[in-house]
Amino acid sequence: MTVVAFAEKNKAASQIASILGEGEVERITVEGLPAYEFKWKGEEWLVMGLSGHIMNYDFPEQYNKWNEVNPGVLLGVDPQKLVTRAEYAAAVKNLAKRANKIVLACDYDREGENIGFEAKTLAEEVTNVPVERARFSSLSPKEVKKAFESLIDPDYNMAMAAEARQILDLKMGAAFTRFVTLSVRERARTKDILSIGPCQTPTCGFVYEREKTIRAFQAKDFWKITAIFSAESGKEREKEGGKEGGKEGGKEGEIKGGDFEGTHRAGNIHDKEKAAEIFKRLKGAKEGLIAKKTVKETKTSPPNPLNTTEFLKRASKFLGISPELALEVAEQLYLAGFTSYPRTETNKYADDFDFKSLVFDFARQKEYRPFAESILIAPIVPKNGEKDAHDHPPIHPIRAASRGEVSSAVNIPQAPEVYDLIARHFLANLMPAAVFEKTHLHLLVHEEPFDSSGTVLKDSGWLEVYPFENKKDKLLPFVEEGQKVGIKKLSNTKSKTSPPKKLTEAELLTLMDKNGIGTKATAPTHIETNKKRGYLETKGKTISILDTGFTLMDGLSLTVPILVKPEIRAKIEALIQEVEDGKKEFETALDEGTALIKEMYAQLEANKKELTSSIAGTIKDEAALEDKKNYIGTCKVCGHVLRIVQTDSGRFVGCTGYPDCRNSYPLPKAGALTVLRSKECKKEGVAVLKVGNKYNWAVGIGPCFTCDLEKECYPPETVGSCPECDGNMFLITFKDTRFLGCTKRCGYTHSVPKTGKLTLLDRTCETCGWKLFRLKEEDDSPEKEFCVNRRCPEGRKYWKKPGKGAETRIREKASVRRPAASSAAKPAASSETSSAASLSTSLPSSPITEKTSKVSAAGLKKSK
DNA sequence: GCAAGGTC
Repeated sequence: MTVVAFAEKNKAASQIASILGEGEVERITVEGLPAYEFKWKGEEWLVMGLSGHIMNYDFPEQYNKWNEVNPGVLLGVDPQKLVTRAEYAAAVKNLAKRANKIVLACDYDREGENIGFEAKTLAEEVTNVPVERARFSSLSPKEVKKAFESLIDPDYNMAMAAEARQILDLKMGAAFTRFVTLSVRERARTKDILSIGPCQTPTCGFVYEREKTIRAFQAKDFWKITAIFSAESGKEREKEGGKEGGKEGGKEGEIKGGDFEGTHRAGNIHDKEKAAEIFKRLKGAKEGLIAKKTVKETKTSPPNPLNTTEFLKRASKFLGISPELALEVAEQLYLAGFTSYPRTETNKYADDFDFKSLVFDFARQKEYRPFAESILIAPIVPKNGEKDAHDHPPIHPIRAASRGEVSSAVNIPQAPEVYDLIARHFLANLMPAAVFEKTHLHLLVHEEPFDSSGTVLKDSGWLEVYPFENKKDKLLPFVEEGQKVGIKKLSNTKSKTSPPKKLTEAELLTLMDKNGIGTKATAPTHIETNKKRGYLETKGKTISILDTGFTLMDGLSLTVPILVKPEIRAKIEALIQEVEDGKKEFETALDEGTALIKEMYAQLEANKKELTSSIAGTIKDEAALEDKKNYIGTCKVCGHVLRIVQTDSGRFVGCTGYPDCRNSYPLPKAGALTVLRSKECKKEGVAVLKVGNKYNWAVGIGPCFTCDLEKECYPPETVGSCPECDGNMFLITFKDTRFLGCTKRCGYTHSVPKTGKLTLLDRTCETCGWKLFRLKEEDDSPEKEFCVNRRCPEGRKYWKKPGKGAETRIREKASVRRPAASSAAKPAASSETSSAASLSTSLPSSPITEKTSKVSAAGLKKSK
């Protein structure tokens, strides 16, 4: 007689084998996978571990062409269950052929039952031997032996409940995801998938709801009346000072016990007049009376043992580690033998848990020794929670280890701190409660009631080993009932109510857990899915919703509100629970579930336009925002994004809200465009662009040099006053020439050296008052500093001075461009050309290049 | 290419 058993995973299989085989186990290989052979109660046993689910549902091939199948059609199609891990399927069949009996020995939960049925289905393709079930809730020898001694029938209903979930999740996810994705793509170009699912969507919904309340929040003013009391007797204080507004009255050195703060019992007063009235009554008060003093001792118990959710929350809250990473680290710590299995719902230690030897182990580890020793001096009583899901023990350390040991064994930087959290949490579970003494004082000031309270930690208990919770003491000085205390300061402070805070990952996990979204192991995945889709993002410990996520949730909550709320999951869960309980046929549940999904789908379809246009708008906006090169700004008409649009016929500034919004602005036809982020147009231009290297263009206005405000937007660094009008001369630099122009555009221009690095100096010419220039040629000739003003005797010296420098270079440059003119070239700048005309008439295709180059060419000719 | 659930 040969019995073949299938466990959920290899680790469990080897554990079962070593328990039942009592050490006499042979590890064999079946289709390349490990299995275990041993004798038990006179029978041959073969145990193999699966790898969780080895099959998965999918739609038949012909339905997987997104563009050929209407997504709604999927709701009427039965998905097929296919093998996803072929090697496991082969091994199952291989072993089944040798079996006289098959035992399903997967985890004791719905998915475990279903995984067992996957093996059963495959086995039944090759054999018809009986299939039984071994049910154990932990891998302890006691439990495992008991389970294999008392085999029961596999639970068909339980397995089919999981089956129904799989089918309904897939139908809904696939149909909705394809529908939204494809509809949005009709309106916006995107490769992104906009997914929707019964877990991911409500998860995003929690963040959305919080964001909505934050956005809707309106701050309100409130007033708070506080007093700073001094435990010194009021009578003894010097009479001066100590009135409202609070000068320091008492003699600091003599005060016994010190100061403490009290708050008027009215708390946050929203009525300004009322606050002022109370404050008026307090006027002149110099002392308060301790009318009543109560002292209470309170105990704070250690936290419950860690189950997965609690662990993930604490890793996020205390260590700032994301749930996804925390689970990964815990998995690795588990595989390296430092901690127990990280996926558990149980927060209660088993009755026979061996605390003593584990704590002894910790007593040998320096960092934990004092805590372990304090635990060992008394009988160990663990703090326990109420959840016993019969799956795995709470997450706890398997052995004591130092940080160094952990970090050398597990190659994740966060591993030591995660281990430390688990170890400390475990020790905290075994330590006494922390004891606080809470004092409350009731004071009277001019008959007005004030409260003050403080806490003193009397016995730190478990807090000793648990530095993550920071319980700060607020100490009160020692006072007695009937005693009078001085008043150092009275204030009536105005504050504003603050908006709710963004959700933290820990809070989100709590919400998911409470609402039954996901399982212990999948909650981090759902958060991750939302991040991957661009719906959510985390910054440190807080989680916020991105525009795409917000618009999608907004659209969904208007069309299919239930989808954004946890109810959707709850409805499906209720259905499949009925299947598990045998109250509903599998087929009936499927039909009802599908009907529910169809109804939602119809609502989605009916509101397709409303739903998708806003999402498409957001997607376009985000893409436009990302495209920094073309991003212009926000459309004043509709609030969407303005960006440079390039078409076959030309280019312009357009709105992503098109066609609903037709706001647009023309652009010059030629020249490379650069959006200048740091400059703004003072004449209502939407943004300022640099065209080529030549001139600026204000979107909505036109070229800046035709604008009378240019000198205001781009106040040019002026050289000196214009000799023709009351304007100022400033340097105008084009790609191939430069000269001085007048800010008043009177038409007067003045030449400057055409080559070399020209710098305007702060120093001025003593004769004419123009600023001096410094010229650094590209060759090795020395720098020159000079006045450029031809109408100044100083300046004329420069222009008259013959030499190489600028002139030579002009010649060289000219020879490239105009060989004929090169031989006799004189400085191009020798004439006072009037080039203002070229500035104002060259639009919009920017023939400026041509005109200005003509200017220099003309200069060369003229000088010939 | 879609979901959620196992596990690695």
